[in-house]
Amino acid sequence: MRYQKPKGTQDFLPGVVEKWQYVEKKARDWCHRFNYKEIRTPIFEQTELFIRSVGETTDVVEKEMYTFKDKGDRNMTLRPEGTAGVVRAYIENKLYGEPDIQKLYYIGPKFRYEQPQSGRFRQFHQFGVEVFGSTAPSIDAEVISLGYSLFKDLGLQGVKVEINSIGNKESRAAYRGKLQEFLTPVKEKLCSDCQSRFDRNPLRILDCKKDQQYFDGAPSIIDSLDEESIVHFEKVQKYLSEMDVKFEINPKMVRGLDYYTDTVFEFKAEGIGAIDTIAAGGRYNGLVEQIGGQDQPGVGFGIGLERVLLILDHQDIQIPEENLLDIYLVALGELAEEKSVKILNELRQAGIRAEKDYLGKKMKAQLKSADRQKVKYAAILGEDELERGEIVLKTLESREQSVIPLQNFVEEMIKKTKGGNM
RNA sequence: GCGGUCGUGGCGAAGUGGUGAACGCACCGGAUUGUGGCUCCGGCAUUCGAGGGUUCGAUUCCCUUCGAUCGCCCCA
Repeated sequence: MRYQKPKGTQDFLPGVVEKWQYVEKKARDWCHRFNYKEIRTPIFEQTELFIRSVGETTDVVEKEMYTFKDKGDRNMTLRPEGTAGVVRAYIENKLYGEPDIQKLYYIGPKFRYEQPQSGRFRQFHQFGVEVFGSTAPSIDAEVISLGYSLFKDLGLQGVKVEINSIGNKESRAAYRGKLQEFLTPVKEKLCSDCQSRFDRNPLRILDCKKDQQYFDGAPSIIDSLDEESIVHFEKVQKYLSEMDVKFEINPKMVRGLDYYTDTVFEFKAEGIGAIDTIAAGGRYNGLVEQIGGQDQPGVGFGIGLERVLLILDHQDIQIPEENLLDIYLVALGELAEEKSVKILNELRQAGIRAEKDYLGKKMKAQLKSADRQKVKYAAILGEDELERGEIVLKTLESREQSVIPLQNFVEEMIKKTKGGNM
């Protein structure tokens, strides 16, 4: 085997690609119901964009980016997440000048240089939404409910929504200080991971699986929120309840990207391995300005499609399978073969999905091939039929067959296929 | 970046320091000079992820490397 796909990437072959199309279609349908419009942005951007938005000291930026110099010596990076590029496009195309708020969605590949494991790849795919221009809590709730609706529609069982509010930059910095103060007496007892987190990312310590016994009485981030954030968070909860979105508040939840403010949330599913977050997002009120636009609030999420597909398989959820072929043309002999090219084209032009043999197989093998492709009809055209100006139409399942005048054949097939399964 | 397990035909899967690498499925052909799903018969890996080493000889032992898989960190 000479070449193999790059580590952590996947080939999506016929047979599984249909599942992707199914999920993507559902995602699009829900977006359109919620009045979200698709946006497509480049797969790579200036490296600086990600550093500025995602955060200089985040793991994503520090060690997971696919960064390269192009031939013009520009520093570029394959996008590791979706928000930065959309925000950039929002600013560059002056979408803030539109009279209404911007409700956008995207579907596409993302890249992170990480060690692959269950549900994690170097090239992975996300469906996500971003909303610009409103601080209304109803938008936070709408975004969450959009994701919730999609997961329910896909039939996923046991998906949990966890929400939290991390306030604005100031209250978060204050909380960080309070937390470090609280943890200082027990710092030496914490596990090595937590000790290294102490300065880098103390908020995450509370999430540690080993050190929970030291956290009794720890300050909660909720208590550090200012009045505005509290009201916002409460309204988000109220709206979620009114929309029947089942959620839990997880005051320990911290997100890995620096740009979040106020509402953050995750969708989790059990039983798909160590990595159980299938979607995550939140509000990012300072980000647009930080990247050089005018001050506009934003909120959005990203759904990890590999992980959704993983659950679909795990929960044995079947996607509806549709027949992709209407008729298989069996041609026997040189003349019939020549005629079949013309007929095949006529069928296809008439909107009928038609196929023939290209390997010079015998009739038996051609029928076998037709059978394998789960096609409903086979039409047999041999030298005899050709001479008589006829063609044999066979229904594969019932094995019944009838003789049809060749000149009526296409018309007959239009009747049969359009009437039957459209 | 670190750790566990693994790497034999299209797929699944045995196996051994030494003449032709089981078996099952799939596929191809024949039995059936023009009718598929059953049955029977036949065919289908000059090769055991790649590179190097030990050896008279390695798919089997050793090293390196690449990849898969699961986990840690982190994350969708």
